[in-house]
Amino acid sequence: MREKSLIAIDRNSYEPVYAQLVNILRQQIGAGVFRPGDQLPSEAQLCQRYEVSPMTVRRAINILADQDVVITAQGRGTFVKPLELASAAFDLKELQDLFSNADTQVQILEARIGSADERVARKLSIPEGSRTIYLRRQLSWGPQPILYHRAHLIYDPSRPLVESEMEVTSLQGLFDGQCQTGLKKGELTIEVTVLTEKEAQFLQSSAGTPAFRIEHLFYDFDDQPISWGWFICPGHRLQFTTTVGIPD
Amino acid sequence: MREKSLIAIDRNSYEPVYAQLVNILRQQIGAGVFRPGDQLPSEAQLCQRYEVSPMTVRRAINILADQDVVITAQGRGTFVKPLELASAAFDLKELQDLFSNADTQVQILEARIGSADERVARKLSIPEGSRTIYLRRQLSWGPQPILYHRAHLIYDPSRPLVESEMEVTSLQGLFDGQCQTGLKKGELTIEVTVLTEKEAQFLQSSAGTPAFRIEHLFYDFDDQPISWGWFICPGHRLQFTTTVGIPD
DNA sequence: TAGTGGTCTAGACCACTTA
DNA sequence: AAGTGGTCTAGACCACTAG
Repeated sequence: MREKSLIAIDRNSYEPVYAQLVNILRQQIGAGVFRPGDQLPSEAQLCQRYEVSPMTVRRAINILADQDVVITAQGRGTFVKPLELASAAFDLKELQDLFSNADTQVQILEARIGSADERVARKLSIPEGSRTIYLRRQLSWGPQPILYHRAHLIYDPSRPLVESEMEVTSLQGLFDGQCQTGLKKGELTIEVTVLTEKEAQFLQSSAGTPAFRIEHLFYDFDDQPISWGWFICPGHRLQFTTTVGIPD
Repeated sequence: MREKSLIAIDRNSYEPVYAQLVNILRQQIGAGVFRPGDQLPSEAQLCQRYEVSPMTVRRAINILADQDVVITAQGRGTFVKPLELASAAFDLKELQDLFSNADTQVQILEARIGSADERVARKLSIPEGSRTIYLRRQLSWGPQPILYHRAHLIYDPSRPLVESEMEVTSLQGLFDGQCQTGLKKGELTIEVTVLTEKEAQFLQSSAGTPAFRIEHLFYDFDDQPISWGWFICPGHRLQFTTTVGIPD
């Protein structure tokens, strides 16, 4: 009996069987053997053809489904998913790369205790006039400032988090998750804006320059807002890229 | 023998066992029972405590690991992952919502055959002077234009894709994956810019307004670039949001 | 050496779709 | 009724880490 394909699972490979199967199917879809909308062989057929157990086939297909490469429909089959622009996702790894660069340094421009105005009080769910810490930081690449950060933190001496947030290094820790442990979740928004006069001054740029504005609101494990602020980064220093569909 | 927790798996629930276990562990992590950096009970312990098989525990933990909630280390254990800003990802669902809205309509402003200049030829990997289709479209919400799209397509009568790309509806199909089937992958970039005079005119806005610029380059299944273009959207009409850490 | 996660099996039973 | 994917079992063996 002839196999349809010469490709087979290498039982001696360091690459797990399920991963090999993911790659085989991915490659076939990428090569156009299976086109968007086409039905993949059933799990039982894949078990036979590649001589693996149902659970292993299952695992491979689940991974492809997670990656939006295929879509499964109970009782009908597994189908190749067409490229979907809306599923494109941009992450902040590009920003993290700035921090891991040896030439970048974080600098605190201002750190003072103040009281919450109406806007800050609303964002942090605290009474107006409560004590807060106002923080301004700047991230530079050599002599060139590239990121400007402002944040309002709840001032509560009983919470050690505040101290650690003020550490110069904590800004990096926020990105790579190395330092802090007191944050439960954060809500992020990315917007476009143009630099104000003041922002332009700090970033050694000119007012009216287009820039990303990344707003953040962090919560602790009691679901209390604890830190509200935003990053400003001129657009010509930053862009986010991603791929959608079947990458090589 | 006393159980540490009263929470148990409901075998009669419509919710699968592995999903229940994901939620239980998620909830405990969110409530601070396990803090970032803490080690989770071992898989064997979880099997005992919740009376499920190893594979089911495994599945639940894999899901949490996929979601960046925990991190597993062979030979050491499973640990709660601290919040990591860099893992935040913004998707284009907000844009898709524009299309699914009944009040939005797509309008072709221009569609003509031209020849590729140096820049277009380079992007599409074709000889300078090759025939291309230049397309300008506009997406409006009622009387209000909100998105301006320009694209250069390779003109090749033997490829039916071109026709379908010109369909008014295909712009929506691009986002939700309903229409097209000939695209293998797309490379996307998101940048900030300010509206030019001409763009401002089409978008009934003023020059200098900050805007998102989403550039796209699509490839067919022969890995040939097939379409290069970009969307312009004034910033005050669009923002991208996401959550990082343990959402509620 | 003991404990951990990582992989894999060879089925079972169920829910769903289509004819 | 036949075929599909969805869930789950009760182990097995392996690779890795730590004391």
